[in-house]
Amino acid sequence: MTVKADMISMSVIRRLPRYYRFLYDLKQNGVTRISSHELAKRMGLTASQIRQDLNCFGEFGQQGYGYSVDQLYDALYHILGVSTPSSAILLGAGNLGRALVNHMSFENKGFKLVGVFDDSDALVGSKIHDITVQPTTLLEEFCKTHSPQLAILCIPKETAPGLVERLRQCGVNAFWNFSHYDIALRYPDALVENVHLGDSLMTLSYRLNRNE
Amino acid sequence: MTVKADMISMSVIRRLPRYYRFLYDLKQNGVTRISSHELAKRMGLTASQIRQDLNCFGEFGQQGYGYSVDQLYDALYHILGVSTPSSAILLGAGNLGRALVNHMSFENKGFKLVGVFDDSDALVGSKIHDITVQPTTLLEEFCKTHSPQLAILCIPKETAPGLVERLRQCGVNAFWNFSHYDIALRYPDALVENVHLGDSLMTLSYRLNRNE
DNA sequence: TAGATTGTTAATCGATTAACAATC
DNA sequence: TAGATTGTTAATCGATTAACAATC
Repeated sequence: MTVKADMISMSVIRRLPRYYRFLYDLKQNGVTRISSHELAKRMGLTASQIRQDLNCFGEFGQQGYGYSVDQLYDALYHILGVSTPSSAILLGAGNLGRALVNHMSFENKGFKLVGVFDDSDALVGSKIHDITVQPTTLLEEFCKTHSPQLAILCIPKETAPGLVERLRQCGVNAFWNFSHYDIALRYPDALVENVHLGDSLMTLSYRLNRNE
Repeated sequence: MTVKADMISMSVIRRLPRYYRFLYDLKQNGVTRISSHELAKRMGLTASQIRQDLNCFGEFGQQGYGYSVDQLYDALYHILGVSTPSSAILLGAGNLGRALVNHMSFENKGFKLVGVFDDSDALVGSKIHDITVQPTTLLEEFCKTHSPQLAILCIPKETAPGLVERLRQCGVNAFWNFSHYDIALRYPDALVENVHLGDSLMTLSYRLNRNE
């Protein structure tokens, strides 16, 4: 893959997985080529935006023809890093943590889950998706051996600051953060993706109330 | 609360729950007044943005003093609709659906969960958070009685189109959508909040690979 | 070839930041 | 009162859309 610009805006990056999903569906439906105009219609975007977005990463289309679905899908597969999985660990194996692991395929998203940590006696020793839950005391030891690149944080806000500091010491720099602890404020260089489910739900509450 | 503009941009709306959380923390810590400058420092925003955002909804500050934490928190409590809960139903009581219900407080986010639906024999009849799981065949009957305002979709993509159409027929217009079915494309007037956990994770895969 | 569609530059639109008079 | 900080207008920045020459 050819990358043209060094700095791609988050607005563009956030659209990539959706392109990837739509192209997968097109492939499944036997569509082999598609124009930016047709893809735009199907995705509810403008053709301009699609061409601008894709051209951040290379020239995938052909004048007069459009884009090869297979080729574009494959390009995104590499761009999104699905072809080179990073290792991830889960911190906190409560309801949410377990649901995440059971619910989705990490492999298809560029990650491999290699460890699960929790301090609850009820959970330590149990298996989640073939991985045995370990006590958090073993975190440093585990990281020395496995060097995980991502930490998935499904822990309470209070536990987070101490744990994130330990993870940083272990060389973990990327966080999929479901807690309300604001990692980016304390570690500006960390790669952080916050998932604030409560905030997301509240925007619906706002809009429901505002609409009436 | 005084609303100045009719149309508030989603950029602003998405910041409101975070303001609400930070103000809650300030309250807990006994802080009674705060300037836009100080709040900006704590949240990693600019003071300008905070004042612009808040002024979409009214004039909550006082020149020379700043904002009363209590008063501003209370304003957001009303603006976000926490004071007037809407009723919600959960469709799909699998791993993710159950985790959501057990993990978070709907009441604190402006909703009350009134029904849970699933078609799995193993789940129908079981209780989730004091609510008995019903088969989806009872959806229409239930909606006639309870008129839920929000549907939480924790169902596979394939099941979604039929179910969303039925929900619309039942008068449900707001969706907290964890499925990959694109509701907004088919129903442009619906209130939709998508939570695409896989997409969110993939942005981290992209950034991890790009960073090296 | 002619029609279609790209890649890319220019124009527009919207969101963020800066500046400052008003005022507590 | 003087200092601080707001609400708001103006300036800037970034993202989206439109336009079009290049070309398959």
